[in-house]
Amino acid sequence: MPRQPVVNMRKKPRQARAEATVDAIVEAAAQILERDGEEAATTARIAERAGVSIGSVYQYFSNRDAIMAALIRRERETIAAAIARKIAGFEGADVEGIVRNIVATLVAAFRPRRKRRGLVALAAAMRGDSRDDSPARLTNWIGGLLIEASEARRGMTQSPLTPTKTYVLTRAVLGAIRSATLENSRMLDDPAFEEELVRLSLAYLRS
Amino acid sequence: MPRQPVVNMRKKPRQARAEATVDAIVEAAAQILERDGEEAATTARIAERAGVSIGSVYQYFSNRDAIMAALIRRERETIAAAIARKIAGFEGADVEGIVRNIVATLVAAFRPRRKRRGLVALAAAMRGDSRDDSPARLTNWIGGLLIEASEARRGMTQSPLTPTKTYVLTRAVLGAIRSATLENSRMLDDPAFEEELVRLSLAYLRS
Amino acid sequence: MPRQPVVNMRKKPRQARAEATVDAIVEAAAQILERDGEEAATTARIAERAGVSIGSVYQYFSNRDAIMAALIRRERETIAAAIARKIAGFEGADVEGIVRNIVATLVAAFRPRRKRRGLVALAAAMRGDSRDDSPARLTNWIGGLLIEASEARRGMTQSPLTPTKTYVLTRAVLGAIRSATLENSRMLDDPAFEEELVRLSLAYLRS
Amino acid sequence: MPRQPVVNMRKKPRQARAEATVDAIVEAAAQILERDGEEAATTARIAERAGVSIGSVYQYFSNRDAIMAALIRRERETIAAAIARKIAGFEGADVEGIVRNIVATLVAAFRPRRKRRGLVALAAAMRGDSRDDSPARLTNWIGGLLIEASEARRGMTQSPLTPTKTYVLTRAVLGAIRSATLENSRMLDDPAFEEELVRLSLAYLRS
DNA sequence: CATGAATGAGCTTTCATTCAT
DNA sequence: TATGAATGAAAGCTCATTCAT
Repeated sequence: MPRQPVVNMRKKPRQARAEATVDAIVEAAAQILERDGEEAATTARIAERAGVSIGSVYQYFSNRDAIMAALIRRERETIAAAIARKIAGFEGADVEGIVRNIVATLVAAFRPRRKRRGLVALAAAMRGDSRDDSPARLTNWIGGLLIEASEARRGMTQSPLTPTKTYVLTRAVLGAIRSATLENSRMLDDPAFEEELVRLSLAYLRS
Repeated sequence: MPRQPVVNMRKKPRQARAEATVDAIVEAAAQILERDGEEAATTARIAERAGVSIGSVYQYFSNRDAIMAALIRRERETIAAAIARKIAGFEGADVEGIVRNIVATLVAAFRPRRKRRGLVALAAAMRGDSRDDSPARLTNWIGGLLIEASEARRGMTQSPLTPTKTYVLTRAVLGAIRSATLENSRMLDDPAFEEELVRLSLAYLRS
Repeated sequence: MPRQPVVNMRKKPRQARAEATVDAIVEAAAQILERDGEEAATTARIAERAGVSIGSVYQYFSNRDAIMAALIRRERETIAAAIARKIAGFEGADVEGIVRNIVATLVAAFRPRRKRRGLVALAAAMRGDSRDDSPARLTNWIGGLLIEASEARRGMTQSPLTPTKTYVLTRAVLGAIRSATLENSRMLDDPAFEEELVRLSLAYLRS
Repeated sequence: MPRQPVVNMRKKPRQARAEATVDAIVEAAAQILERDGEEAATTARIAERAGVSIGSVYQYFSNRDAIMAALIRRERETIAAAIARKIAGFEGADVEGIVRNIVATLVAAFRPRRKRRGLVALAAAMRGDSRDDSPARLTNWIGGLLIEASEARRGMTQSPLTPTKTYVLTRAVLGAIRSATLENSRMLDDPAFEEELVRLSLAYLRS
């Protein structure tokens, strides 16, 4: 997934400390979102937790929403990077291997900071960012990986991977992970959960 | 799904007129949520659209949150009722029939007012109602139906339907439907989408 | 000058106390403007001096500017009303009589609360209200009176009263009064000042 | 009009470059005031348009107000200089000639950058600078010129030019010009407008 | 001297909620 | 009971000003 130019940032930091400030602000927003929910993430509290003045917040973010957007972008990029790193090893793997890897990577990506990631996902969904197809970008990218793999290894799947099939599979898997994340069940730590996701995916691909 | 005692409602409306007022308020909230998003659903606007004074709103709801809760409950009950109605005809059906019917009912339940239903689902998720396990209740109930059916017809599924399996299947299916609802894709109207959900479910159950 | 419908008022007061609140707010704004200048007229101070909460201010005025607009309108209407009242007695008077009366009325209108009136005039000028030709309305109306009078009594003036002439005369007279008001000189109380304005006007009309 | 020692200026710029910076700042303020109004003339925008850092602005001006003061002073001096230049040729002229020249000079002085000049005049009026009788200084100086001329040529005017008369005449003429400037009418370009001002002045002086 | 990151008092505005009528 | 005027805590945001680099 290509890095997007950071938008909505009032002023790109030219000095070193400025960059640290920006990071501190986003991290503070994440922590508050995680502990006390979105409503609690007021500009004042974010500034306070980040250890900077409100003025500084607005030096780098045009408004509260821009902070949330940055947070969502950051979280998404973290997950995408994790997957991208794994993908390198996929070369020549069969569909089962690829699926197993992707699922494992996704589950692993949501395991740490699970509440935060779940909330960020929700926040992303709530914004319904029309200017940015972001809520779907990560999922679409994963779907693309699957299609690519299945085409390389035609025969592994009974039928060709249509867009609808891909859509259903990716949303189903991520939907289950998201539920586990949000309902905070211990599912996410249970190897059986991951195993079932793999089974679901493979059974579907082979059907 | 048993009706829950209505909590947070200041006074049980005893007269028909009062009940109409309560309905008008909830419906007003739903319409505003649908058209202009959650932020726009202020008590003042709800009262105005409902055609009552703010004072009257507080006559029936202890606070803004109670309106949202009522809205979520109402929407959930509508869906549950639709499923319950269908379930009557399931007697003696095989697993495929049951799955097909449940999926069809779920998709059909989200089709009308899809934006509203998606938003309500999101709103429900965001509240993380700890006092109420509500976000999971409907899904759990559906899971129960499946388990019941598969036990009655042991042999139809390769392996017994463990809680984990049930969890994965129900969340996967509803996750995909929810994505379609929110991303507002026309998926929801595409028979192929529904068909794929059935295939996913059956392939998984038979695996 | 026809009364303009009160614009920018969020809610027209239906109860008696509401009207009192609106008046109190405008009067408070006027007092603060007078004592401490426009910058000091913050919404909070206005509310405080008016003896109401800020919330009440926003119940009736959509924003700070709307309060200023109301204040300007009110002050202008007060002056216009004073002139209109005098005008009734002008019937059949000669040009000198009319001029003397208009000048006297204008000076008298600015005498009380002179600082406030001057500041309000300035505030009006600063806004450069393009949607409303207001800064010019009062002056234009007075100009119209003059033209009417001079046409009724052709012969009294050497040359016909062209728009340019009217413009120059009205602005000159009001400009001098405004200067006296703002520079707070005691001119405004000096009968000689009024007399000179009359002389200026008549000399010009007869030239 | 004698140059006033520049007050509120943190350090007298001794080098050419510094003087250029000061000019750039004042000019930037003027441009923003002209284009977007006084509210838009923030220190940040002024610095940006001037092409210097905010820090540099504060190197030369003790505060925002000092910039505005400098702007007003500059504009006033420009006009005063224009008049002073003309005055040289007045030697021995009669009252009519002097009046005609002063009026022509004033109108000409406001013609270019009329919006800016009007706004600057307003800004000057709004500040009500009590420590500085500035809003009246230019006008008073012009009044002095008139008195001097009429005394030199006693007989040209019917009655001696009292302070009140002078006050009325100067404020009337400048008031009319200011109105034309602010209402942005094309009056200012109309030779008839200038002619009427001359007629007004002469008629009054001769009355 | 210049820079621009940081500051924070203070402004405007919103909105859930109360309560006299 | 219904109404809607009044409330005020609290939010988002601006901008003149300072000061370490």
